[in-house]
Amino acid sequence: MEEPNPSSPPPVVGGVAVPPTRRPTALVRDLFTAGSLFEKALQRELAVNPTGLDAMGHLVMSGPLSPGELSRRLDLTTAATTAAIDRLVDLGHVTRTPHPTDRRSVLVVPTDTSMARAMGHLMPMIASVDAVLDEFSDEEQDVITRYLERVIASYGIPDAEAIPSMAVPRSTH
Amino acid sequence: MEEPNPSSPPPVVGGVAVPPTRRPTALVRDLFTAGSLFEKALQRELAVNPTGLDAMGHLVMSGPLSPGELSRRLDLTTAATTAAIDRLVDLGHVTRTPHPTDRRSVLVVPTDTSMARAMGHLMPMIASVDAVLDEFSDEEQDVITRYLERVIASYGIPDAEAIPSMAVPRSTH
DNA sequence: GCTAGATTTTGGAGTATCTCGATTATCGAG
DNA sequence: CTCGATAATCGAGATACTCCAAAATCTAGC
Repeated sequence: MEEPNPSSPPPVVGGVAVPPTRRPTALVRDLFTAGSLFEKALQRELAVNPTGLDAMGHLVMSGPLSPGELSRRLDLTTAATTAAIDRLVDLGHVTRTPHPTDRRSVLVVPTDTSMARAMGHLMPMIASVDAVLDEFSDEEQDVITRYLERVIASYGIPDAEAIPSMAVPRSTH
Repeated sequence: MEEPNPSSPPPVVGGVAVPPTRRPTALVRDLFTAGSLFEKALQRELAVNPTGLDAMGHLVMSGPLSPGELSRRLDLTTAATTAAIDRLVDLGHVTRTPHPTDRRSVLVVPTDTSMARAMGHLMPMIASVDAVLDEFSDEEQDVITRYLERVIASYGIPDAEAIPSMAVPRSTH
């Protein structure tokens, strides 16, 4: 409707030929995109910015945390974390309570109503992803598991898993 | 090392019981996390913020774009887009050239050196994800494809695909 | 039991990036 | 050729970050 792009994108980028990839590889990217969009929608839903959603994710996963620990997990300065917590408090998503044993510190604890609200959006989505597995046999599920494990490993990122984007507490068994 | 968390996270969040999920479902989340970390690393590599990386992704996928089209794709105001382009120009990632037919407009075109630099990081990673498929038979690859398609669909997000996070131009066939 | 250094949170100043509103140049239809 | 629509940019204000410093409390060592 506007741009002068020749209808098909170039097969060569920056002087580098782009190798063809197979469909599952493309789908992995699409999956990532879909996840990003879902996350954005959740941010709007909770009226928080990416930092706020990230913080809520850690609190949901790990329970009450001190601002210091939160700043480490969010990779923010403690000053910025203070500000982020202030915003969450104003929204009613968390409260500050005194640390039981260290009077210098504080515990940031998510409120029940905000937790329930977040879960109300997360659970249907998680359940629907999990339900997809019902369409596959046990053997097929093994294939899927192996594939996902290998792809994650191929990212070569040590200790993915550390950064939840509003994860559900893993039923660690 | 610090927090008063009882060693295992609660199975109930915000008064809502968390249903157990199967391993592939957890892996889908881990995959998302790994992708997010990779993206962050790429941002550092190119010295850009999330907006800058997103913009580069669109330019790589679609070729030169006008600031207006870019602002629509990034979901930013045109003013913010102007600033973002300024930053990319300063970094040498793009240049502004006059639009061939509309003298009001401009084309933002990625530089070869920055494209090559980005590709130098993207391609190995894409290739390694694609290479994982070699470990699976054709039938198994079909299973993987079906699974990924179904999971993406279950996100219920119309037109994922629109938002590239530094995608490679799809060899549209 | 006290003191000195470390740790925890918060506040203030400065910077980066966004929105909103206005400005200028150009396009395209009548 | 004029006028409403469209394109990019600029300036002012808001938001969210960094860095640095301050105040309270903890903890080790004497």
